[in-house]
Amino acid sequence: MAEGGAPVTMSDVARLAGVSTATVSRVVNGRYGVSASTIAQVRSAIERLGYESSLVATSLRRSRTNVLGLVTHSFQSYTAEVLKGVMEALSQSGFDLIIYANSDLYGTYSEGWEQRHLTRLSGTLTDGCIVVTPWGEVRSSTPVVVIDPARDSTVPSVTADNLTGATAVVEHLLGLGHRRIGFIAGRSNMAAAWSREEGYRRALAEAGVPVDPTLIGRGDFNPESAVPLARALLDRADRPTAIFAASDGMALKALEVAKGMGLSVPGDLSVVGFDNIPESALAEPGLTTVDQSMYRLGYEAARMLKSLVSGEWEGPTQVVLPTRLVVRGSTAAPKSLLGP
Amino acid sequence: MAEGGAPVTMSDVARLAGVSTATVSRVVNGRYGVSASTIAQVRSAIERLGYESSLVATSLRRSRTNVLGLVTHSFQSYTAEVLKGVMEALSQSGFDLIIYANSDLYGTYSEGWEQRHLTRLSGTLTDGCIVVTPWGEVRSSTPVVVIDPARDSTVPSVTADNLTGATAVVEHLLGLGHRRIGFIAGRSNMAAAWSREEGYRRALAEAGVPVDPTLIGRGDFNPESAVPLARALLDRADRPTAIFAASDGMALKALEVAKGMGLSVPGDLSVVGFDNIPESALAEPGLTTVDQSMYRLGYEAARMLKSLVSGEWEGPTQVVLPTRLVVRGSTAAPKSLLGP
DNA sequence: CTGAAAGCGCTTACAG
DNA sequence: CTGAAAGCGCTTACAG
Repeated sequence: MAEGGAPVTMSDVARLAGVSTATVSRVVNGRYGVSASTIAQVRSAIERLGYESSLVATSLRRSRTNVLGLVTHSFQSYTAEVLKGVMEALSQSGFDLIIYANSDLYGTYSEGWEQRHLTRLSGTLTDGCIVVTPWGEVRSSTPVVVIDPARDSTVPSVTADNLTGATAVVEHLLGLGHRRIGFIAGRSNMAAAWSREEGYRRALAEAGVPVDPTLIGRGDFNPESAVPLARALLDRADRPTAIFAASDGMALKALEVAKGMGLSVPGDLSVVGFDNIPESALAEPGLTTVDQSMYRLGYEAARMLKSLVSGEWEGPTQVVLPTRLVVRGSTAAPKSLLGP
Repeated sequence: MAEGGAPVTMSDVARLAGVSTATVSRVVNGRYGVSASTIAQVRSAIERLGYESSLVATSLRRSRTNVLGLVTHSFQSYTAEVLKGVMEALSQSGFDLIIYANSDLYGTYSEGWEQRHLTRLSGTLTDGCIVVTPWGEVRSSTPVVVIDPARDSTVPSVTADNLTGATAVVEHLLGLGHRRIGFIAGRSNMAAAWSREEGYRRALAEAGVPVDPTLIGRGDFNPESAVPLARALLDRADRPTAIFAASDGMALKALEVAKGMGLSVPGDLSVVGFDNIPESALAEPGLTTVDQSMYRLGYEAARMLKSLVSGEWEGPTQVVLPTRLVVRGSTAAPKSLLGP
């Protein structure tokens, strides 16, 4: 029962039913103009052979497939949350979803990857695609919605209000009394990374705290990239009293590094992330972060794509969703304030 | 830059380069026997037009695609964890992954769904497929590995040691002093559901505690299905002092129901789940459960499928992975034992 | 109501 | 070294 030789094709059905493939196709697709008795014959042949039309052949021939695509380069918690939102939005919509994940580049960033796969899918398989955190601008012959676009991207997109979120983080830290706040930046070609850094800078500037460029580390959103950066910041004699990382993944690594160096969090160091992935709540101490509801990013992106494909989208195609500061145990007033 | 009209095809490239599509195909696929100058011409045409071969057309023509498929009916935490494992196993393997999710049935169970989509993919798109928690037995013309197979399934599969896990749960509860333990079962056609119930029965039997059939509710793994069942169990005058649900999703709902009825957990009622999804650790109180490492299920399934497709798998094709009891705050000795 | 034929975008023998 | 032709599994005008 496991392996069944060659797949059953429409020709097999046609032969068994004694009709042409054109007729089988008509029956399969419920077209008018087939006699009741022929329908019955074809149906029984289909049943007998366990025939299902090939997704590939069908989509090559048809213009509309009712399949939407999602292209991603990795599959971490972030993507998982996004997907839940996407599926919820597509529920009962008549659109199925195909997710294409490139295993060769798993977890690493490779320029142009998303464009390549987007094109390979858009040709005929999908009616439209969602692209998650692409490296650069994307183009396609079918509608696309980008989640977390590149800087200066002009395609339809959904993104969180990163500027406000990052500002809130720094204000929170300033409010606790921190003045030397390290920052671990994300991949700079992403709009999200830029906005988070900009929020950091603006909040400091508005509080009259000068920005110390040596307190800024250049990460790339890959958690591992934060390790040497955090270590460098914490090795300094004048180490910061707080570190704000542009993603939870990086913040969690910074937290690990701090612990490894014998620093207590939040006693010796406050740590803040961005994203609010599930792991943040589980960390010890819980990670203060900014919730950007990846679920909603996915939900809204899918909703927009659905309308775009159907040609009925109204309103702006660059959506910005609100963010929310989530204070947990990883932030507190710096020790120096508490006296010797 | 967003919408680019019709997709660029191989003919477009051929025309621009002044060669036949056969030659373009040779260049694209790095076949021998093309002159250096022709290669250069074709490459430049490809570059100029931004050509990418169509996944669909290529896979229709070729027998081997180097794409593996994964078919799932929903996209909850369970699936997300499985996927992380799958991607890790496929990393650097040369196989890409296509996930097919049917949005119309999202979250609900529909018989035969997985078979239909498995067949539609296997025709030509994928070299093999992983099917997650299918409703029944599956068959395919290409290799398949099932995660959490149906009862009596004979196809290659990966599943957790549900029997041992469930036994450990009940022994844990018995050890705390519980004697009236309610059980909320899963979808009975799944081997996992059957084993978990069997573990419940055996552990009770071995401890000499008679199984009370009225203490067993028939759920289907869908969290919502647990709500009326938990309510019924807790509404009784002789309500159980503990409830063991066959999945975390259902256990979490039971926990909610108990709280809603004014019962304290674990004071008035102990609750145990199965799976150890991330949400279990976040519940208040933390949910005692059985860890079945969905990540490893995915990892092992992908590893097996990879070998199966390459024709180099050795050893058994029905893999059972160990489980581990995780005790958290939702279980304690029943009040009655503590005296009035 | 039904079938023969063309064609979706590719790849692969087969000639030359 | 290169191209014309057949064909992967379907669908869709076009005839009849």
